Amino acid sequence: MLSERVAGVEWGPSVDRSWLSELNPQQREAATYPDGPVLVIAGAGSGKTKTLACRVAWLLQQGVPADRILLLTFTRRAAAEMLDRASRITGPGATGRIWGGTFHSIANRLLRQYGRSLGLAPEFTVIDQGDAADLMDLIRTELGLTESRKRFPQKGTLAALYSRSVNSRTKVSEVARRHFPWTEDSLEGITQVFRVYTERKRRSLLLDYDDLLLFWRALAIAPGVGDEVADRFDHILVDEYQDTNSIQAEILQGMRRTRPQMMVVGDDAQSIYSFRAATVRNILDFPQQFPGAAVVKLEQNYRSTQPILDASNAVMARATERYEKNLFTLRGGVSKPVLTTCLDEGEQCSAVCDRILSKREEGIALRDQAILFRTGHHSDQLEVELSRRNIPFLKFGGLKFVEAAHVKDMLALVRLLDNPRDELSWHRVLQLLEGIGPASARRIVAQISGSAPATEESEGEADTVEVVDPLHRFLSQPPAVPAAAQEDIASLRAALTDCLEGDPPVASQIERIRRFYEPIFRRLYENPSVRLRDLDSLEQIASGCPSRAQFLSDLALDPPASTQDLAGPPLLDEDYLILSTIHSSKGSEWDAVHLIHVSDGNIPSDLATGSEAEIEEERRLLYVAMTRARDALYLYFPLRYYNRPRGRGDRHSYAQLTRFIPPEDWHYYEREGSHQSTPVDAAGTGDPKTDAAAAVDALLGDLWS
DNA sequence: CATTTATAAATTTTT
DNA sequence: TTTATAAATG
Repeated sequence: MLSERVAGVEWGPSVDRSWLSELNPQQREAATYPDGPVLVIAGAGSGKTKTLACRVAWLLQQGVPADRILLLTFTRRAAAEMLDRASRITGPGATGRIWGGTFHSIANRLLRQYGRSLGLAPEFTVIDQGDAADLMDLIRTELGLTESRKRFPQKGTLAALYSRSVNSRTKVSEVARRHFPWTEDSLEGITQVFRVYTERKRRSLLLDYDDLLLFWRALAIAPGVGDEVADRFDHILVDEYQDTNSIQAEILQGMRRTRPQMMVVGDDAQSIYSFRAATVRNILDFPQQFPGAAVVKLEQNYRSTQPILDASNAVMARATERYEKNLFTLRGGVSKPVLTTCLDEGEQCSAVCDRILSKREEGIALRDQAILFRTGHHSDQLEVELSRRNIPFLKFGGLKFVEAAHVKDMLALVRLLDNPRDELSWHRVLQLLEGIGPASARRIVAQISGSAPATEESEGEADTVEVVDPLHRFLSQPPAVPAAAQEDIASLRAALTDCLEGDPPVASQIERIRRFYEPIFRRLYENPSVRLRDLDSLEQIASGCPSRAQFLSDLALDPPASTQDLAGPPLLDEDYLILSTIHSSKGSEWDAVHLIHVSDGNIPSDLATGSEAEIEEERRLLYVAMTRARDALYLYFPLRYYNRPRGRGDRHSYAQLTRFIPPEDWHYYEREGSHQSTPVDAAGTGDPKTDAAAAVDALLGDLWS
């Protein structure tokens, strides 16, 4: 008899299940769990991706139709990787119709299809947090809040406050008090801005990231259509559950109100997104929120050597609150992680580069090594050094190309064609024209969007106030503009007309828009050559998109994650090093990991030491970084920081090793570098004067830090 | 009055 | 390198 019972499931003789034997018992239990709901607690390196990929393959082999499986991940890249692994088991093509992506991108997809039943027009435009901030800024000036004598919070702060309040479903005043205390004086103005902001979004057919979740939640709990949407999926799988927020948990509850088939996977020790209102409670409360839920724990680490795991576990052992878990590995290994003390950042740069090159000599390719850091700019100086030494690299996290002003300009132009009611884009585009600033832009927008007295009573159509769309009004009734702007506005109108007539392909619309934009671009920016490449990339991306709407949604929801910032010529098959923020490194692993700036003030970040909870999150961040390493882990720590950024000034301050690695834990590491004993008082730089000064300054620093 | 130009200041992590 | 505010210009 060839068929056999595996975790309660009958297997036919024709199905190849050899791949299942590669899983350990817990992984197999998770991958073949009959229905759900089930929570998988997956420690770092415990084969979480493999398990999820196997579950997908298993479901397909069970006969679940691909388009009835929903796989929610943290990034689109993660979804693609998982589906790729699944298709290696099931054969190519089988995973193609699976719904895979982030909560936000799936929301976008569902709302285009079902949004109408919620009163949401399907041609809405998705705006990112930067756009949201810009819109709030616009409203802030309109309301005259900039002229008040008290300083009003910056637009970025406003957007962060708003988003956190929405996602945690907490009152603005409460969020302000706890996380943005300096804004408390302006609360009245802030709530006013938020009120107008929501009105304006609706009127302009804009959805921000938070709206995508809120509307999906509304869709999932709606009486009629909610059933239809929930019934679309036989199985729902969620990765990185520790980094979801309460709205996302409610979405899942709505989506699973009649069916139990759901699996969520996460690790509370790797929760690092509470600034986005993610909450560990989702994991802890899962059994209550989804009655009858089973819990499976994956505790065997397949990634790291024992010494690396020991050091990482020591960091987490000092956490105030954690979910008990016994992570173990069968991988031996004798080399401890190395903790290198450097005199200053320059020495850190050369230490890292030297080590990377010597690892490469040992046979560890650049692509199997990574440099990780807390914030995007921590790698600035290192990037210069890498380029100087001709070490090619690819950087993840930090500034993205969609955030560059010239890219935003181009996108605003495209958006107008797609959604003429998008006031934010109108403002941006109009101010590109010579002689038009905020005031003229506002006047023109009012005129063409119909809120001006120009709106005749709209006869029959009682409930549609805007009969004529602003774009056509802009083209048919040219608004009065200052003399200086005449020429620019004429060329803008010509460009827009060309893009509308005959509905040409997306790429040629972009090309036409670029032809309009380039002269303005050259006038606006000093060194156009570097930025010009970005415009090329935009055209490149557009050429692969079937529609304008898709082009815009893709860029808003899944912006290119890395800078094209290769030190050498960007050859695809070339060996290159990975540079990444710790946040962006989530889910990845490398043979050798180099973690830089492991000092107090960087980890934990000075900006995150406000509350106990924030410090604990920084601790988990360090843990996540350390557990990315398979065979070798290097921590670097510069003693001295120059106060004046890249100035030649001598003023500097002294840092201490991160508080998460106290002296009692130093035995987990191999110590090396300029200072052999303690980071602050040792000799050995060959310059007694410097050392003495270092010791004195550090002593003083202790008194008031 | 609106816009442009000049000057000074600030800068987490991301869908 | 971007962004807020102040002074100068059209």
